[in-house]
Amino acid sequence: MFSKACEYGIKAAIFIATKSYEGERVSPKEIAQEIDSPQAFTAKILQALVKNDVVSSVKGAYGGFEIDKSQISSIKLSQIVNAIDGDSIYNGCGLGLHTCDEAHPCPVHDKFKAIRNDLKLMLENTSLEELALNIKSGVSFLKV
Amino acid sequence: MFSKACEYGIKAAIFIATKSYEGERVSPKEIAQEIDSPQAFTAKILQALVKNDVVSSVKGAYGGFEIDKSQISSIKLSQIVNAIDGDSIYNGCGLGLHTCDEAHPCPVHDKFKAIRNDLKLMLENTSLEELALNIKSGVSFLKV
DNA sequence: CTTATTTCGGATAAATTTATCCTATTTATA
DNA sequence: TATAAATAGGATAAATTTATCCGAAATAAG
Repeated sequence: MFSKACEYGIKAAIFIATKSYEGERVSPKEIAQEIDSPQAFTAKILQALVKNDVVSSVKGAYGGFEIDKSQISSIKLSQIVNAIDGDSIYNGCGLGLHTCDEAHPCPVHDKFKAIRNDLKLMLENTSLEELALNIKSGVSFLKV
Repeated sequence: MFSKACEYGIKAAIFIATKSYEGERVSPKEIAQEIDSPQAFTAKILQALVKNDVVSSVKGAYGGFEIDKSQISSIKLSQIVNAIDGDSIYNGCGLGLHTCDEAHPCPVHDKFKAIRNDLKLMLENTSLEELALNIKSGVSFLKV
């Protein structure tokens, strides 16, 4: 469904959010441990999230990654996915046709339309806040 | 969503079905032309479909690939996807956790559950027949 | 039986994704 | 200002997916 990079990116953003609630910045090392991902690769993905204004970074001593507490509720899953995988998951053709629309549909166009729209709505309506709060309360998990 | 191999496999199966209705066998070359795919790679994917009893092949002169006319209606999209990509699309965890279930859910487990189940049902309820008939009638397209 | 045709299957190559390593740059603090 | 700590980013490597090539095996027809 998502690329490995995107999976890591989503989990990293959630973890950073949980720590940001407590006013703490985190390092790629700590993130990688908490989400069970390769550290250097995760650091690369964090750069993409920084460029796309999902997380912010502070260089130098006592630096690290954080998310403005007041923004956690307005960041949507779709922003994270878009920053890493683009919008092909819900905008591209299910069978890879270059043009696939009502006028020139691929064989599964109609069948996929509803599912992909549901996926899109879900990503756009799911906030980083609810995902982070569920981690903090122990309702869901970032690894194993 | 699907791998390239799976996209080619689905389109190939549909094209073979349309030709099988007319009692014609087709070659990898013709298939690749009709679905706009690399020929040798498509041939490899056809082998997987043969092994999984989605299509049957006849070696030697006047051979080619075909699908028993009487079976086209009972072949489901899920069989084709399963033969090539396995069941990870709707059975694996959306964030790549090794174990992800009600007792130990990933952060998006509940959000994904409905969507992935819809996808599963759609694949299991869509027959090769309806896809092939839509191609034959010009309602949908295999390339461009 | 020979030949032409066709799928099968192994070896290999190219492209992309995933992952690692190392240096440069930035910054807080002593 | 010097130092230590941290992200940024380029170069490279490993793994996987995508794609190509070629000979072997099978088969219909002459």
